[in-house]
Amino acid sequence: MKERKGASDEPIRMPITIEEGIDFSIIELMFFAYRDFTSDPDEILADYGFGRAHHRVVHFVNRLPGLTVAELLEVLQITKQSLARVLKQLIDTGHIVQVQGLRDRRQRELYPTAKGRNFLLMLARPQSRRIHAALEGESAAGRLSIERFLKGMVNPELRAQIDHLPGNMSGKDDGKQ
Amino acid sequence: MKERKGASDEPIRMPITIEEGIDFSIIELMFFAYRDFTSDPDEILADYGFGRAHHRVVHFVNRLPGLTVAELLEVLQITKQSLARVLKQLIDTGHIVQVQGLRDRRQRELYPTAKGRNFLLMLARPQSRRIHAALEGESAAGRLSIERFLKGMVNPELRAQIDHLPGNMSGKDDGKQ
DNA sequence: GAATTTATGTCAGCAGTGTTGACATAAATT
DNA sequence: AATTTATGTCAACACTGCTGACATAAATTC
Repeated sequence: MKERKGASDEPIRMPITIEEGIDFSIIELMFFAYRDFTSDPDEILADYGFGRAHHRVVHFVNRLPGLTVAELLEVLQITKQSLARVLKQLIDTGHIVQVQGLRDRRQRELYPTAKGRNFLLMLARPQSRRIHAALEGESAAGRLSIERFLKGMVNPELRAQIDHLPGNMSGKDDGKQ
Repeated sequence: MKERKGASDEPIRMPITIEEGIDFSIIELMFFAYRDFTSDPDEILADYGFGRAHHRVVHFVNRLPGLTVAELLEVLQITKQSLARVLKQLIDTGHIVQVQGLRDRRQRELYPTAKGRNFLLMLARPQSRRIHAALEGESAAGRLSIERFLKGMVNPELRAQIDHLPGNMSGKDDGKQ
């Protein structure tokens, strides 16, 4: 009763690599890339007493001005309560304003103020610098591959949503020549 | 006193697009891609009472068996206490074992058990499927562009760390022909 | 050999962001 | 008039990050 212990709690000393054809490299690259990608705005946000959730709200309100609360929940895929906290803070601090809907007066259309627009630019600038650096030297074809990949990682049902965001050169997912 | 209100809390109705050359498209693609990329394992983890942090620990212990607690903290860039909670649970549930270091008996080398290895495979399988789908139809050059991009998003100081992970075809970051 | 440093573990408390369920109001729809 | 819809709010909880403090054992230094 030394080797045979019944339970298989023996340490495995071999690294896992391409077991079953799994892309561990890309899995961890996604982790590292996203972590560092969000680290720049996170630092700025912390100075303002905000978090990553505030960035997302400011981002989409600037991208889709006039969207309603329900639409924002749909894009972010979070619950009403999760949004309520951060949205309230952004309204109280004058980054976002609510405008009663014209057709439907129950709706609250969300718009950025000048302050909210500038805030998003401050947050997005370091991310954009990082992206430019990562794309430096890439050919047009390479850039297309990268965008196609990122879009391919998104759940198919939601890709249409992405195509409807402004300035997206959309519909280019089916680059099957 | 209608247009001039002093405070600039007027709603801005224009979407932000390529303002100052900022890549809002890629910024939001990163958000959507990462969110959906993590959603598959998150669901599985929830069934086991675990969270995303457990996945990360199981991942790197399988990738770098025998790494010490300090090394794991270095890779994950979190604090001891953040790790302690999840690591304890993974040890208690028999996914990971600690082995006292040979050279330095203060060190705890971390190894996956068979259970821990199988658990990682279960978590990684749907992610790998998603990655394969997103890479489908990509040329070898396109795949290189994608990996180069993800690596380029990581803070330069940490890229060396990535190269030392197993099965990485590393050092290929400087593809300057 | 004694003092210090290092690797790890643990306790207590806090913050940010996600969750659920319940309930309230006003406006639109039936 | 009754119901549904869009929004807001309250309470409570989970996960994962953080800080600061303190304890132990082993290695290192003086």
